Amino acid sequence: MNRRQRLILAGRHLFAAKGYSAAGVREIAAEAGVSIGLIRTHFGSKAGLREEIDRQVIAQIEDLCSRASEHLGTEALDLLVEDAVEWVERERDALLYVRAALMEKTPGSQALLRQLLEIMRRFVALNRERGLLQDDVDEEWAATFLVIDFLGPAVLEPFSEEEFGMSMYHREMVKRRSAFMNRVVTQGFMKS
Amino acid sequence: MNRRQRLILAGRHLFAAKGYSAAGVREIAAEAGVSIGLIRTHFGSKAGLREEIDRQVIAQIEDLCSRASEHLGTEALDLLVEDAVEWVERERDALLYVRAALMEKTPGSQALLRQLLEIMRRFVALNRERGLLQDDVDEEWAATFLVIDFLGPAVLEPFSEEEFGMSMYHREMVKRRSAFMNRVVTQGFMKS
DNA sequence: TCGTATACGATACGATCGTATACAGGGGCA
DNA sequence: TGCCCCTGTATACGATCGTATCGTATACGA
Repeated sequence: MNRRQRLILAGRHLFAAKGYSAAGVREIAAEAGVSIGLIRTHFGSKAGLREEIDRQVIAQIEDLCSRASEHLGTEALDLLVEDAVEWVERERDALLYVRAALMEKTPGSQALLRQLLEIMRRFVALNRERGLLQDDVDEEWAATFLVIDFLGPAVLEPFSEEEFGMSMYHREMVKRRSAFMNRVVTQGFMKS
Repeated sequence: MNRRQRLILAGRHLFAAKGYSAAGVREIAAEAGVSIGLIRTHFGSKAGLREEIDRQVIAQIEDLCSRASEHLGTEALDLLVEDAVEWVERERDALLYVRAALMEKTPGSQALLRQLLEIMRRFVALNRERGLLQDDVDEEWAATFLVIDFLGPAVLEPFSEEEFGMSMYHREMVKRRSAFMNRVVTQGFMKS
């Protein structure tokens, strides 16, 4: 892997772990195994590095989004969910970067959130078209709900080990959680 | 208000708005209208100031929690929700501070999250005792779900104006949201 | 009224921040 | 071979960070 990409991955990791302000350029360069000057050479500045990271992460999510749109059959929904779960497992750093990026309002983080909303709006619309949506559902809030639900575990992840005894993305955790969420979206958990 | 408390409020506001690392002690002192030295005098250090803010915010949430426990009648649930909504409206800065605090793992932020979980566990247990819970509900995940749902709007708040045209805590937004959430917890929004 | 502790402000200090500059190797092309 | 751009490193620079120090004002008990 070339040094430019090494810098991007190191930056993504450190921004995700400590936040943009707390992660220094020297630390990033050290983790990437290159010298500080390269950040300026390739990205102009620390902010430029963040913008490039934003671009790559947004591209990943866009990819996730467009792949689901390609399959316009009955299996589109399952594919979308499957893709998303697989992506979270494979690119945990990217997800944790999204978490960190949303902590401060930048053009990049706004775009990230918009992408997520777009995916979820599409998901809700697909469900409606397939007749899987209940009547009179506030679709905009349904999409927002799904975004919150997608980001929630990432937000809690750093505390998960101490609070629940395991990672939010541990297999058992994912299983319990998806069982609960399946129940919630189809029938809720409280009597009316 | 004495200068010590002014520093606490200014710190809470700036930590919430820009994050702990990005908010400087000079900036905090300026917003409080005092000199930098006072932070050291009263709290020892910037980290000490954060700890004091954590203590105060945790105390607020504890207060919220214990007030609900006092009313052990049928109206306990409504009172808890009412109190929480009123608190969010009155102390928006505190809520946004919780949001920011959860971005980095410190003893204070861990305690904050634990408090929130405790409130929600109690809420779920109260519902069960009153027979309002459906059968075979995973109560631990229900509480976690409620925490995520409580924090979600705070996480999205900085982007809300641009994405939805108004604040997450605008009256109309709150109304639509609580209508949707009521529906979700009692019957979901998708057919099974 | 005096002594002392506390509250507070101004400023200095060392470290670290992000950025700028100077320079070294290494292919591609005339 | 000579020139040049590109990638890369090492180091210097100015700003700003959190913290420490010192001087002064104010309040309070003897």
